[in-house]
Amino acid sequence: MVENFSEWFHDILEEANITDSRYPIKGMAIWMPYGFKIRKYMLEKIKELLDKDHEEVLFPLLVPETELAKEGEHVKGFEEEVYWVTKGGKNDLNEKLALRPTSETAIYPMYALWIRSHIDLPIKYYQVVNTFRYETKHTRPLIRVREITTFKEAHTAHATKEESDKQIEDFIEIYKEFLDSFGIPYLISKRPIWDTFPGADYTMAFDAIMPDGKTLQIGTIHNLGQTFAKTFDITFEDKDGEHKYVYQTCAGVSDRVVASIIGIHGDEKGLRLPPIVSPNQVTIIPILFKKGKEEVMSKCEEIKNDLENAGLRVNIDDRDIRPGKKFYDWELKGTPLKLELGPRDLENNITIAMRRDDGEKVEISLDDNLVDNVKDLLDKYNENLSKSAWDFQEEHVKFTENLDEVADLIEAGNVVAFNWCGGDECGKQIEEKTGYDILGIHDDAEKGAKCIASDEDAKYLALIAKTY
RNA sequence: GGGUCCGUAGGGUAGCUUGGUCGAUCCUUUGGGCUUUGGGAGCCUGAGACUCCGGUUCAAAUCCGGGCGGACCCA
Repeated sequence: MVENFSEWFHDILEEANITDSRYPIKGMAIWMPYGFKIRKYMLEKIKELLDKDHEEVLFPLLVPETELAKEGEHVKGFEEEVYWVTKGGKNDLNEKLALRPTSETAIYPMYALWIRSHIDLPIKYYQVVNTFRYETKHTRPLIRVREITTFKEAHTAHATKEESDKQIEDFIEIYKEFLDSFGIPYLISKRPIWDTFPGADYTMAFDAIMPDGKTLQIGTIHNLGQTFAKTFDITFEDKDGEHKYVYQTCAGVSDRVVASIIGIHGDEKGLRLPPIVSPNQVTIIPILFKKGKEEVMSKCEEIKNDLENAGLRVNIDDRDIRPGKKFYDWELKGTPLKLELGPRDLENNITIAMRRDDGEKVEISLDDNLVDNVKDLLDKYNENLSKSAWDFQEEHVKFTENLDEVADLIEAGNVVAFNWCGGDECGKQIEEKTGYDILGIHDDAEKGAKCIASDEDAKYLALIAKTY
């Protein structure tokens, strides 16, 4: 494990050409080419999953103050961190315009116009946009930013409560598949009432445990009930001719998914990227001497073509530097598989493959099975990456029945599971006493279990942790 | 929300306490050349910095105030 995660994370972002945080505005950074590619492949995956029954749209960045202010709870949740546009050139605007902190209040007035009949439902739109939040706590690249550059937000409206509840389940399945594709482990919980999305009935969240033991919220799903429907007057005429309010949900993931991929899989040598998001899945490193240069290079090209024809992303590092330097570079950048090819290998008709996860070198014959062998190694690499990440999570969720033990367990880098009665007052007290945040309800409690803090019977198995 | 600390080439640093010797140290990075190439090579020769604004002073990287940026702690 990485010793000082915070420092490691900060350094790797720049060393591996992910982001540059030196842009002179706090909490805003540049996506550099290598990081941008990782982000692109991450987005392709979520879009692929959503496009099965959602449609992508794009709303304007600016939200009029009157709309943003309509939903009381919602405004309260965001008013401290909204950026405002107040001028057009030298003139004051007659209405302040907010840079969206999230898009409910931009989208729902339009839903009110679009939805007339039950035939229009359900409506399932999503967009990928940047959102702005004036974070007052210290910012951290990709994790706590003032411009969330990659915010995938889905917004659905349904005729019945049952349908909207089903939609929550669907989102959970989609996010599971999404995160599974990167081998990112997650803890799913229902957020406590005081940590519910402003305006929502309840919030389901995906948290990942980072190497330092802090949890990172990487996905949220909100059941909005009819709150926003009533505020924005989103009604439809049902089969029976009655006008009814819709039931709504929304769900988001962001840049933080990239942060979790980097943080969770990385090691002291650098990144270890899941093949699905790795800009290069195979990197070929030619070992060149003056003699036999052309032969080696042309064989490398040939291998590259074969692998590319099989759908893999491949690069050849033909820089005029020593091979050792290239090995270190690509280990830093987390390319899953390196293929080393020199004159000696050419004679033996082999290439030496090295996996980024365990560093093991194996000889692969340069025959017709090359492509299959490479794919096989990538699959094994992918499985191992995922498995060790899930093992890490399992080892770092500790159950206790002793409230006094909670803080120590968390300090030692764990997330703590505990039995809880579910009472608000009780929950607040647990947070106060331990100094940490209840993530939420993870599961039902076992029969006969007692709440860790009150005398009540426990209803739930809940999670508490140090959070980002 | 309250507090502590920090800001010197692209990155990491020395110098700051006690202002002058700074024409600013070292490592890394980087341009050119030679030589090398199976795990970060070597040599030669170049390039590159005192966060910004104001103040004190004969003199500011160094002292003072503020802005911007960053790290951490507490609630």
